[in-house]
Amino acid sequence: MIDIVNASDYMESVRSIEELVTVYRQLLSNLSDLYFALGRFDRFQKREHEIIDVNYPKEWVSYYTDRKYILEDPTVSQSAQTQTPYLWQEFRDLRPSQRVIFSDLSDFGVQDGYTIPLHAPDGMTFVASFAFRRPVVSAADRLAITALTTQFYFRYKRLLNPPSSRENVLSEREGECLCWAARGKSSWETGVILGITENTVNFHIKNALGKLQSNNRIEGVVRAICLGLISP
Amino acid sequence: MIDIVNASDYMESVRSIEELVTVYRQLLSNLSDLYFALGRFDRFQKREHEIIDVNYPKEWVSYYTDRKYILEDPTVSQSAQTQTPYLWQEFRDLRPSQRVIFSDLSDFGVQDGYTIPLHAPDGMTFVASFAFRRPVVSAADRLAITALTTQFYFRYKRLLNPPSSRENVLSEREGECLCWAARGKSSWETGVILGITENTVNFHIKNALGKLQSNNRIEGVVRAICLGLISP
DNA sequence: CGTAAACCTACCAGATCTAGTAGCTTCCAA
DNA sequence: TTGGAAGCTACTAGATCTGGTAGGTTTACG
Repeated sequence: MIDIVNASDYMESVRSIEELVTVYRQLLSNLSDLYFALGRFDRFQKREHEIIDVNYPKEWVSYYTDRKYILEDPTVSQSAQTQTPYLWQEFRDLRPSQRVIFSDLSDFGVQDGYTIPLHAPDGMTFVASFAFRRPVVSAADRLAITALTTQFYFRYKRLLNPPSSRENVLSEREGECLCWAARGKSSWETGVILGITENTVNFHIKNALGKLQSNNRIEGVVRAICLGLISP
Repeated sequence: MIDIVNASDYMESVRSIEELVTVYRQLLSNLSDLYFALGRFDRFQKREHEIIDVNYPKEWVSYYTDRKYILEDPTVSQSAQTQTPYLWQEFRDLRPSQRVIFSDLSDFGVQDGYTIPLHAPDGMTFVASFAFRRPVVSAADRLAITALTTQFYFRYKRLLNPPSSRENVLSEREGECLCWAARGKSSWETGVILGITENTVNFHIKNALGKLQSNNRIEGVVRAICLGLISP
């Protein structure tokens, strides 16, 4: 069993992502018969996804890669939409091409799995998947993994985007106006919210669009979100 | 001290939000000298925010409400942008109107606080704030609270939106039109790309906006991206 | 002190989007 | 086979946004 509070404390103290991953891997090694895979997706970034750490057997990883299973894997596609952890046995209406993945996995001894998707407001989705080579997974193990993994996520996110590092290309007003636009407000509504005229809101948004090299506010809002300048 | 795994298991078993809140409140009562407030913000909903549970003294709650502190409270405004838990002592550059809240709080014995913001991809932000009436908060307590609260959040979210409820499926054309809009194309340009008239593009986008419950295409695009229905 | 840069405020004409309406096709179940 | 639901195509009037112009304030610097 893992002492979650101690483990979390240990993870809090690390200074780099590499170190964090090492600590996490070591903590999980206390649980037997467990494969894990940590990855992330950045909806608004050029580089669409990144694998953070995996302890699946090499054969499975290359098998998975060769067959391009990532394109069909329901733990990947589901995680974009699912907002809470789920067991793989909860999957319904899988396509045949998706069932194949699980039947292949069972050849590697995997009997069930658990996935934790975590969504950041800047468009990053963090996905942690756990495959169990045992018939029954105790609630205790599942909950320990969840606690450990959310703690990992919080630390990972802080290391990735230090709270201070944020060069504001946009001026305060520009950011505000764009932010309200992203939330569906018209210029007139934003004007009321900010206590300025509709015309002035239009002026600020126009300047923001110039800085973001965007042709209209839709593109500008999407780009500003990409760059982490505003969150919707 | 709280046994997190047992506590989480206990929370998993509840059948309603009321029950969940009761259990959570009871679990937290093991920690002394602690005030908490749980709330949520729904960026894309009509009803913009809801208080889930609070155990602050009645006097403070009415004081806070009367003075409309929620409009200035940095634990509220910060949580929209911060993606990981933070201690109140980390606040920098507070406005005088915000400092007042903390100095008022200290009259109630509060010495430091801790806030956990959790963001769901559907626009909900869940905020849990904890105010401590003691000078030093142990890392153990903080981490236990974090583990407990994320577990609460997962259960809360599942009870709120059962996994099955999802009919936000855009038709093929709707998805295409919205996607080109997200890339900065006007209706006319999209029409040329798809080989249909500008009018038809407008029609599809209008229907997509209806399905996404959005007032204009900016909000619709942001929302569709957040829901993983399109990618820019 | 003067002045330039970076903001913020405001207005307007022409382009674009929103919301309502309508005909046509496909598909499925009564 | 008939009726209805869902989707695609298209049009129009009124609301909103885009891009140009202009003056005022603050800050930093020679």
